[in-house]
Amino acid sequence: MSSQQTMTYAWVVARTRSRNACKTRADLLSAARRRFGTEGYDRTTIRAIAADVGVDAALVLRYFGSKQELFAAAADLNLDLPDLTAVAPGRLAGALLARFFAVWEDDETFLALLRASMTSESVAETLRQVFAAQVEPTLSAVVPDHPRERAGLVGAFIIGLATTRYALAAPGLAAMDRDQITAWATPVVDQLLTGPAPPVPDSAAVRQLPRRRPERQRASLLPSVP
Amino acid sequence: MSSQQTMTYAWVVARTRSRNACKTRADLLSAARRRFGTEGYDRTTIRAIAADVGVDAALVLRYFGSKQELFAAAADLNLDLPDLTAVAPGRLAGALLARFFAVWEDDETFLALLRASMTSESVAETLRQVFAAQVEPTLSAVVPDHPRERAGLVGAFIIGLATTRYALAAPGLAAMDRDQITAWATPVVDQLLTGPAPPVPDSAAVRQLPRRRPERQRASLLPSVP
DNA sequence: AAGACTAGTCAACAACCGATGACTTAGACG
DNA sequence: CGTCTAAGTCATCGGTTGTTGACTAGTCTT
Repeated sequence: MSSQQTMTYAWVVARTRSRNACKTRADLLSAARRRFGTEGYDRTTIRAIAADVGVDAALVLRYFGSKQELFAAAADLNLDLPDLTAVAPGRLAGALLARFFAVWEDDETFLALLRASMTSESVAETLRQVFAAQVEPTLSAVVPDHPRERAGLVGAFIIGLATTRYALAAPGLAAMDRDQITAWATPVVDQLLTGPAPPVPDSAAVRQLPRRRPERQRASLLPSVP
Repeated sequence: MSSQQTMTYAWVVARTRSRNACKTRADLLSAARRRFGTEGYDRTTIRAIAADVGVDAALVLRYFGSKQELFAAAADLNLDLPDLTAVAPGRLAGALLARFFAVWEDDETFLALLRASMTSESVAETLRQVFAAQVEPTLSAVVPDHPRERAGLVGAFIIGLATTRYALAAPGLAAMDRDQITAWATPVVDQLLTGPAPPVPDSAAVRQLPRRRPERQRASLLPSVP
């Protein structure tokens, strides 16, 4: 793969700033974020991260203890959302989206967390805590009612944008630039934050009437030729 | 893990419907969907799938050739979206959301595809083709303008709902039921589908004037392919 | 009932990965 | 210059996984 590049890089660096533990540690964290962000948790190997920086794999474990601890150190996410109570009501969505674009594109911390959360329950829990500790309070402060529902929907939309654009690289979203996406997403976020709540019963009162039919048995009993 | 349970299951079944290749194959596909959908591609092992059904791991490879081919067979997704041109304009979002909820909850095909697409470029390509072949045409047929943008945004919202509710199990979305989520999501989808397009320049014509800051040379990787 | 076909099993290989502990060497200090 | 500490390396282990080929045993046909 890129063994030659890695070797050269390691050689140059080795002569340039050899034996600098602090820098090496920071480089390892950066390389780990890049690997975890692009390949996910399982496909990322300690050996690959070490090779990116040009050190031995054993050193990585010596610094961070284990792969999980390395990931926890690399995926420590701080959204640093603005205080929306100090923002003009008409610019709520714009401020939010601008901050999220920065989080997404500054480094690969968010992407690493997002990718890993799809296959690891513990990482998913980490992401849920990020949401509960940073997103929910920020949004609840500027919302007229139903804070849990509104925050959840806005969070889903934000996660959807990130997933579709950065992880999935779907052509629709990947082809648009920041300003276009912001323009389209702003009214959506505005509506979810401050628009009227939908006329829906919160309990199971009306959930009885138009129940759908069996929805066709998708048991897939017809395999193709073996 | 559940070796005893599995053994018992295999024993009972072995006496009940032994040597039924068609049924065994279907069971393997079902177990594969469940495993891939809950644990992702990498954490799912051939041995675990085989143990779920109660057969030897070698048989799985004998039927499907390789792990990748097994996944391809298990994650063959057909959204079966309704023809929206035959739906009353006021019920577009409702019809769409109802169908997507069915896709999400009927079986784990979609979840398997979604989880695996986060860490596999080839699976991501598969999901992009599903979108391009099934979602985009369906939405473009009922949209007044900007079909690519509107379809992309609706797709992002849909993916966000699925990710947040089923893969991430975020408390906000997981606590709401189908009808509540549908009620909140309907105006959003309606607005994205048929609402007014935002006043934004489509090309690089006006993108010059209010140029932001130097953008922090963190070139990053937007749509990259490893 | 005998053979043939095929569903299913068994054992093992080769590769890879995370982790461990002993070893080596660079560089600061006296 | 010698030494000591920390940075970094090396060899290796134990475990897992995908994959393979040879083998066993039901079931159907004639």
